[in-house]
Parts: sequence; structure tokens; C-alpha cells
Amino acid sequence: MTNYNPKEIESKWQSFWSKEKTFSVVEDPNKKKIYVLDMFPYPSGEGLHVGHPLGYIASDIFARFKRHQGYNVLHPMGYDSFGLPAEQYAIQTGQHPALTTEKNINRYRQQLDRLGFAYDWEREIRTSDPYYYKWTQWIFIQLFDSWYDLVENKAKPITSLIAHFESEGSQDINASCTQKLTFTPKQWNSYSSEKKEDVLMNYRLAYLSMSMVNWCPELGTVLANDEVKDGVSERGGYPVEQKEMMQWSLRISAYAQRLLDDLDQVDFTTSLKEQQRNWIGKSEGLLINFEIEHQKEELQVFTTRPDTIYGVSFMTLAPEHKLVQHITTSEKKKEVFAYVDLISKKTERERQANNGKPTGVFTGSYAINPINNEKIPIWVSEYVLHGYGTGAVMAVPSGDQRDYEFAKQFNIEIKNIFEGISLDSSAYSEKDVIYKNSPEINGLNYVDATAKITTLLVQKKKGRKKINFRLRDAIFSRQRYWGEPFPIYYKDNIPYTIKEEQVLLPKVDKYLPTRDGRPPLGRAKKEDWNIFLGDQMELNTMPGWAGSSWYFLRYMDPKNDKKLASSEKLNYWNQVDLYVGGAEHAVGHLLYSRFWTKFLFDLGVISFQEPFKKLLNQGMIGGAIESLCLKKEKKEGRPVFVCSTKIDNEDFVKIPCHIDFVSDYGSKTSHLLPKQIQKFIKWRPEFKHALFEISNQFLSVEELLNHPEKKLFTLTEHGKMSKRYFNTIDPEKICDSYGADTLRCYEMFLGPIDEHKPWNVNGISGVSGFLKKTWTLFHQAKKVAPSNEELKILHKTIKKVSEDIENYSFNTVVSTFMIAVNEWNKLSQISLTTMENFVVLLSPFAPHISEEFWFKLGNKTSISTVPWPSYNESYFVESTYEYPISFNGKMRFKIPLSLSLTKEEVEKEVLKNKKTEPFIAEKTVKRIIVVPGKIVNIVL
RNA sequence: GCCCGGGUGGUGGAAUUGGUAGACACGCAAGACUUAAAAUCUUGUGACCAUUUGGUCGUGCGGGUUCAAGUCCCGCCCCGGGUACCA
Repeated sequence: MTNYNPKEIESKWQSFWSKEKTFSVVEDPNKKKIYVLDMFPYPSGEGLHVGHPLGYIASDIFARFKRHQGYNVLHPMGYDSFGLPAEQYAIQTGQHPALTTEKNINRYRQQLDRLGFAYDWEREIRTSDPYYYKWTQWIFIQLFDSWYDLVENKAKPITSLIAHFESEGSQDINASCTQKLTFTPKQWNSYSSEKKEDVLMNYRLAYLSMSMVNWCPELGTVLANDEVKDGVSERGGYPVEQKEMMQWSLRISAYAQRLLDDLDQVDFTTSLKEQQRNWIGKSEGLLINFEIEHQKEELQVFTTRPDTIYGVSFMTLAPEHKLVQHITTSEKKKEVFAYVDLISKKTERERQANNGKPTGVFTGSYAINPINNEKIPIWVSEYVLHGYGTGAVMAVPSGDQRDYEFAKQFNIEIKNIFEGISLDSSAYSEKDVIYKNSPEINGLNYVDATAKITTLLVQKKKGRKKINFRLRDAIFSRQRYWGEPFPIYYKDNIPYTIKEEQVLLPKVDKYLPTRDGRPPLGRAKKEDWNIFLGDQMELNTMPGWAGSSWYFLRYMDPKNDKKLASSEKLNYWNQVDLYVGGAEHAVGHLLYSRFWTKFLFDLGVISFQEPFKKLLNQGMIGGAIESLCLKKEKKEGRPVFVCSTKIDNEDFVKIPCHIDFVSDYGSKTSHLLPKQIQKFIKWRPEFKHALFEISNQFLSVEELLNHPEKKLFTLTEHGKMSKRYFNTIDPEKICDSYGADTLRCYEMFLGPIDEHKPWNVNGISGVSGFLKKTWTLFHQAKKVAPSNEELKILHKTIKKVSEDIENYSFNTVVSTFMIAVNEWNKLSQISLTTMENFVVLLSPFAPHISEEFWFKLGNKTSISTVPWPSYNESYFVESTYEYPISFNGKMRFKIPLSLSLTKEEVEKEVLKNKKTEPFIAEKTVKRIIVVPGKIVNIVL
């Protein structure tokens, strides 16, 4: 018997799999399908990130498991190769993005191959591949050519809308739109083509508009809302400003309700669903019109609390609100316009970081409260957001904290409309209130008051029920080079789609972004375009999430050049059954793909409305940073290290320590033992003469070695993995020293797949030892009939492993394997047939070693085609059956089969011990707990 | 602030969903083999007393329900994530 040599067998089986195309899959209507998908990576240049393999291993295990169970498994991989990260890397290294992308992909592939994944590489896709992005562009054209009918709740061809306008005008159209328009058919038919196009833009699902956008000068592009965090760009952390620009947007807001409702159909974590719900942000309320003194126009506000209308003591407009220009009185003009100007110059971040005092100015005008005709001053303040609701609010200082603070700041009246509530220090925003000073609703509760005010205002034609969503349309233009070009050209300022031929990304000399926002594609000459129509090509490119919003469909039929995928294949593979990836894509990618899926459903391209049935979020893997505490003060000229537990504002310097030396790495009690201190000193010889202050003694290394139990506690901080902190672990290095199978099992063994954890390598020897033990055990197996004892272990293992994989509890599966092997090891001998079954169980986790075993067993086909073993309960000595007897009512017993007790014997046993107290009977069964009239449980 | 998660030995983590808490692994200790080391194997390992056969306390803290609570309910504390002038 040779020793377990992972390096040798892993490369052997990897080349076998790739030569035999073991994992390529074809559609087969006679077989049930499973679609297991990983979030495909950005090939960013730093190679695979340590967190990545975690999810890939999990999905690979699941895919291999299902393949054993006889499913036709689609398990593909590809690259999200367009977009900012790829381009940033190219810019940093001064190479063309196409080149660096190619290089990075090769590197990724090499790393992926090393881990033995069962991907069908025949189906690989790249979003930057023209054969792929042809269909991204195609979907864009469909969006451009569609509008959203709110009556039937689906997208429809724009031609049907035009036909309606021609015959009925805007009447009877309830569409998702930027602005509500009204016109007659006669008016419509008299419009110029430019005007018609303007009107249609108002309805198209992909539309051009002049709007305030998140402009990031450093990246030279605009960003979608979810790409901006805390006023800076998510990627790179550069400041983001508000800028008015002509941009393409996608009308995702049309789908807000469906995106919200259909969350009930999918199996995502509650926290992720909650994030999506918050992002969609549905709120039901009332639009209320306030008349303005001496003005024709009315001021419309949105509120969810019409019940507090008697508490309105001022109105507030966003500085961008168009009424600000009209209603500001002449004496206030100078002040108000200066304020508006000041605010417009602020970046998003500055507006948010408005710590403490609210700002604002009075416009000089007054609104009329429609409920009691009271005169209310109208103010302008930056705390009101232009983009939400109507950009104006009715301010109720008694019920809203922001309004309260504003009122305090500017000495505006705070009307108390709540019975028995003190408003001395803050507003009262809870809804458990009884009203006062509110003639129509005095004494009522929240529900009744809201209903009454709503009815009153609707009757007066001053109010209208309205559902508002926080979800904003997604900006779809990027002023960057490395993205899908729009299939759009302009003629006389009217955009037209290009359908006759695919628009390819033209070559340009310089692909760097510009600071002023002119797209790099502007550098392309007329002849650089493969197709050039009209006066001007669209020069923006699509954002990174365009290609990733539908890629899961292309894997189904990656080489189709007639359609994005054939309907048979789309129908066969259907939804992704298991989608594995990080939770950081909660509101970006996951929302956009859900949106596109629904749109493609409306088009009739696909037959399902949700792309991902089940989402598994793998936890992030961070790195703990371990440092020794070096006192600034030396002792007798020698440096002194002290325990991290002893430092309190004392002067000390952190000396980062290589994590290989640290015990309990990443925990509160991380420490170095004398032997490890010795290693540390070898690594950092400049501390050769250092002293270590432990339990009030100053000891040198030599002295410490006489006290092997002494511990020097290290300072642990949680952070990133970085070479700078000596806390990186390279997955490839682990493959080198332990093998991919050990790494796969170990990553699963670390803990629940969805939990965040710092990476550590502390326990890897246990997993490695397990595989070695398995190797030995296998080679000791004899060609004999399996004993009952070993079968009992096997069948328990099959049961537990199958159930746990089904529940994505991969860490406990590895433990179960270990228990089985340990128990078999205690037996005098083991049969080959038992091992044969075990090898199948092991193969999703450790495919290479399992394949090696399978080969040795003389089976020529690859192990992944072997059926998953089934278990037989009769081998479970501890198996139980339910044994109902009557005892002060109905009770349930679980009695071991092995004891083969008769009914009388059990009853006798139980009745003999009949007590009011629970009791334990250890003679016939291990434990019986009996309570008269309640459940009795007999534990083994 | 609000919304989700979560808190179990020295460490990572189990616990059939209300039924012997601490599986499995790491670490540590002792022993076997060895000239020695590595590797491997065996044993022990929540804490505190008793040192045998036993006892007491133990799942962030304080209450409660129950024959029985890590698990359910109420009130706190702490950690992680998301989100925010959304009216």
C-alpha cells in the first residue's frame, strides 16, 4: 500500500475529468433537472479571493450529490468580465482591458481547476464576449420598445401604446411613467416626431432623461444608487456628487410591487428579503393638495400620517422643488435663492453629514390647511428630499422628530394634538395615540382618525390615496469604455435602435475615462464602428450589472446565435434551484436579475418569474490581525513585550505577528507559548534580546522555555486579510501541502456555510488526518461479507449525510464521516462493499481521493455516475417505533426495536413506576420519562 | 434611531427543534513506539469540591411558563450586518 499522495492523484483525476468531459451535461427530458449556480466572479487581477472557494465548494458538493441521485445537473461557471473592476485593473496596470481580462480569466481558471470542481466548462460564458453581449443589447432593445401597463401589470410592446394614443389619446392608459400626461388623439397626431418621441420616453422601460445622478469624478462615471454607499462610491470609495445629466435609465420602479410580492415565492434568508423590502420601500399614504395664498397652483405633499393634519404648523419644500421659484415673495427672493444655490453645491455626502442643526429659509408664502383653512408658512429646507414623494412635506412637529427639530430651531409653533403626551423634549411618532385639538377626530384612535381624515379630504377633492415606493429607476449609462455599447444612434436628437446588425465595442486609442464625463467612446472615429448610422452613435456604455442580470439564462444554451437561448432549453432548465454567493449583492445584482427575469417573462421569453428559487449566502471570510505589544519604554536597554491584557492606555507599539505562531488565533485569548515566542524571535531577530513581562516577571526567551505553560497574550483585531499583517492564507498553498480534497473538506468543516468567520488554519490537521485514515482503512478492507456492526454504522452515515447535504449543513457532514471512520477503525475488519458505499458518500466532498478508490475497486466509469446509496432503517439498532398505549389519556412511546418488548411488558414497566414525578428507568431501556397525562418519552 | 441576525468549554463548532448540553475537530496533558525528532496510536480534558461509586454549578444577564428550557414568553446587556433626514 502506498501512502496517500494528494498531489499525484488530484492532477491525475483532474486531467481524466477534463479529457473525458465527465461533467458536461446535455438536456434530457427523461431526467429530472437541477440547476446549481455560483455567482460568477469578476476577473479582477488579484486572483481568486479567499472567500470565493467557500461558496464554490458548497455548490460543487450539492451539484455532485444531486448527480449521484440521478438528476441531470447544470453546474456552469463563467466570468463577469465587463465593468468597473476589470477596467480599473487595466488602468492601474496600463494595459488594454481586453488583454488584462483574458489574462485574469486564465489565472482564475487555473485556480478553479486546482480545486476539482465539477463544472461543465463547455458552457463557459464571458459577459464581454460579443456573442454574449449581443443578447444583453437585445434585451435593452426590448426594454426600449416596451411600456408597462399598470392595469394588466405587465410590460407590453410600445407599438400598442402608440396605437392607443392614435385612437384614444392618453385616456384609459394607466402606465408606469415619469410624468402623468394628458392629451387627446387629435393632439397626439398633430405632434412633431420629436415631440412624439418625448412623450414615448415618458413610458419606455429603457428611457433617456435629464436627471440628477450620482456623478463620481474620480471614476469618471455616474453610478446607480446601490453603487453608492455613505456618499462615496462603493468601489474605490471616491466622493460622489449630484449632477444633472442626460442619461439612460431602466424603469425598474414599474416592477416595484411585483418585486415585493414575489419575495414570498423564493427561499432567501429573512435578512436578505428584508433588505430588498427596505430598498423597495413601499409606503401607503395620502397625497394632499394645499392651496397657496395668492397663487393658482396648489402644493401637493405625500404623507403617511394624514391623522396628524391638525398638527401641521409649516410646510417644507426641497430646494430643488419647482414651486420655490414661483412662490417666493420678492422680499425673500435674495435669501431663498442664496440658500438654494448653497445647497445645490453640496455633495450628497455633505448633505447627509449635516450634523445637528437643521437649515432652511422661509419663502414668505403661506399655504392653506384644507381641513381647517389655517394659514401655514412655507419653508425650504434640505432635509426634504426632492426625489421622494412630491419633494414637499406637511410638517408636523408633534409627530415627526425632524419637523420637531426644525420647529425648535426656527421657533415655529409646536401644536400638541395628542392627549396626555408631553412634547417637551421630542416628537411623539408612535401610533398608540388619542387626538386632541383636532375637531373632526378628537378622542379617536389612529386607525379611525386616519380613515376619517382620508375620507374627508377625498370628498373635498383635496386628497388622493397613493402608494409610494422608495425604489428609484436605475441609471443605465456609464461614461466608461469597458462595457456593452448601446445599440442606439441619434438622428436629429431622436434616439433610434440599431437592429440590423450588432454594434460592437469599437477600438479606441485611449480608453481612460475623462473627468468631465465625456465617454471614452467619443474618441472612436467613424470607421472604428462596425456599423455607423445617423448623425451620432450613443457613446455611453452599459453598467457592469447589465451582463450579470441575465447570465444564468445563457448557460442553458451558450452557443445559440439565433436567440438568447432556445425555448426548449429555457423550459427544461428553468429556474436556478440553488444559487450560491455573497450577501453583498442583496440590493444590486439580485434585484436587477429579478427585474429582468420578470421583464423576460412578460415578453414570453421564459416561463418563470423568479430567477433563483433558493439562495445560499456564504459568509465572508476575514482575517484576524495579531500583534505583540511592545512597550515604548525599554528595561536595561532591552525591548519589553507585554501581554495585551495588561495594557491600558500605556505607551506601546503594535508589532504584527505572523499568525502561524499564534495559538487560538483570532480569539480573545490568542497567545504565544514560549515555543512560539522562540519561533517569533527567529522570524524577527531584532528582538533576540527582548524581555517578556508575564505575571509581573521579566523573562528572556531562554528562561521562558523552562515555563512552557506561560502565555503571552496577543492583541487581536478583526480586519482584512493582507500581506501587511502577515495573516494571509493562500488556498493554493494549502492545496500544495494538504491537497484540494483536504481544503474542500476543511472549508466545509470550519463552520456553518452562511456564517462570517475569520480564516484560520488551526484545525486543518484533523481533516487531513481523517483523509489519511480513510486511505488506510480502505486499503485494509477485505473481500468479505459486511458485518452487521459495520452496516449499522454505514446506514446511519448514509442517512445523516443525505439529510445534512439537503439542508446545506456541510460542516456536520464532515463530522459524520469522521465518526464513521473512527468507529470502523475499532472493528477487527471491514469489507470492501461497505467501503464502496462510503466512497460514494465521500465523493462530493473529496472527489479526487474518492475517484482513486473507485478506480481501485475496479469500476471503470467515473464515480460521479454512480447512484447514491440508500439506507435501510432495519440496520439501526437504535431505531424506534411508536407505541401508543393509554395512560391517563393518550401518550406516545418510543421503544427500541432491539429490545422487542411486548405491549404488556412496556405497560408493566411504565405503570410499575407510575409517579407524579418524572422518573428514569435504566433497566430495560436507557431512560423513560413519564408524566401522568402528558407526553412520555423513552430515550435510548 | 429603525430593521434583521447572533451570544454555548481554552478555540472552531454539535445538540434529533422542548427531552442525558458540549458530538466532531483543534489545542493542551499523560503514555506507547523511537537513540532522537517527526509521523502514528492509546487515554484524559466545562468548572468547582470529593479524588472511588459521588456531589454542586454551568449555554450573555434578570424574571416567567413547563415534570423538563441552549431551545418557548417578558425585560435588559453586548456583538455582527443592513439602512436612514423616505415624511
